Amino acid sequence: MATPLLTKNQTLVMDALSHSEGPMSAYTILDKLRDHGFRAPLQVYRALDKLLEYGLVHRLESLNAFVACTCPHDHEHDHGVTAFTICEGCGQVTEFHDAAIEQRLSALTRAQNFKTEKTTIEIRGHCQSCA
Amino acid sequence: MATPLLTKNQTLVMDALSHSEGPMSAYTILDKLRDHGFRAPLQVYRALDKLLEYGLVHRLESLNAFVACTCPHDHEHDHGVTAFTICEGCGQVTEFHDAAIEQRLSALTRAQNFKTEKTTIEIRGHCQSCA
DNA sequence: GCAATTGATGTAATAACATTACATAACCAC
DNA sequence: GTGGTTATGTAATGTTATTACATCAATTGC
Ligand SMILES: [Zn+2]
Ligand SMILES: [Zn+2]
Ligand SMILES: [Zn+2]
Ligand SMILES: [Zn+2]
Repeated sequence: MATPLLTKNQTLVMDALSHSEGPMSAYTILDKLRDHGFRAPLQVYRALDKLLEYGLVHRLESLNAFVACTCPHDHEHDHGVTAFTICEGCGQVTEFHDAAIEQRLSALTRAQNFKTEKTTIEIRGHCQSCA
Repeated sequence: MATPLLTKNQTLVMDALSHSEGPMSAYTILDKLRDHGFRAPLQVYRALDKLLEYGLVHRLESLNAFVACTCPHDHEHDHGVTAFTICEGCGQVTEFHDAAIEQRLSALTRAQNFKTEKTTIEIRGHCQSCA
């Protein structure tokens, strides 16, 4: 599916995430958007749901936070497995993709007849600068 | 480090998790242990912190829940990378370990000079029975 | 045009998950 | 037994996410 045009709220949330240095929680996004008329968490969560669905945003499960996708591609096709390094020092998040990991996980899940719907890979630690 | 003897509260939480079919949230554990004198979330979170430290329990980030470790070994050495399949249908969680995944992730993080402290791999989907 | 449907939005209330702060008790070393 | 450390009890608060219900806008079918 091609990404549809974003609504006003979706655009506001997307812009907030795109211009952010690092990941933001839903409530942090809410605070950033109060000047633009946001009043309640649900406005953020609803926009995030769509942006996640379109593949424009990723959720970091270990942080309860969200980041804009940094893939070069146009989001018209599936991401496959997305992985992240997350620096505990500076908060920097780096998204990466690796076919070898994907194939290996696929082989392992196939072996237990498990049907994968979503894969989370998050690596917490320290980046080069913060080591 | 050898696993020290567990305190009363740690034992209660460990037993609750061990005897559970699937993962439990901290508040679910609290409810199960009210008859044994538990009154507040902190009693659960403190016990969980230690059990996580000892490697007897794992936290599932994508569920905000906890499971007893199912590794055969005696927990006297490091787990390495732990991965989970999580069935959305029946809640079944399967823990597994794979050297190939571990080595590949290690190579990828080394390439970005990232120092890994904790790796989360969680695969959501449907098990054979629930497919 | 106008009813019916669908998707998006606004608002309030509540639920679910986790931590801070402070006091007390148990344990161990000396 | 004094002092240091770890474990515990309790209350309050902070953070994250959802439910429920009303309203509004765009689209469709007639
Ligand atoms: Zn991406
Ligand atoms: Zn850093
Ligand atoms: Zn384990
Ligand atoms: Zn299942």
